[in-house]
Amino acid sequence: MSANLYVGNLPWKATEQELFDLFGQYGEVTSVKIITDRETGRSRGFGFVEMSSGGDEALALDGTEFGGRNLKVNHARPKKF
DNA sequence: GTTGAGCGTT
Repeated sequence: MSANLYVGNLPWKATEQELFDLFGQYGEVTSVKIITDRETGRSRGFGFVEMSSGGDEALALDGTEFGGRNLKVNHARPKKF
């Protein structure tokens, strides 16, 4: 069982371990992926968090302040059809 | 050394 979460509105200073600790409070985080520009290597300001449990609980992080910005948490769109 | 709505590199 797993839940893929989309997290946006991230500050440029935010890292994967920051999200891992944040989402880790709501459930078991299996993977954290912050999307960075593959061409420039800079942070795009959004990422994805995969959780094996507490995924729905982590949705409470949506609208919460993180790093000075309001966090956006939602179900990730299907990567594969 | 920059930017700010969004849905990822396998």
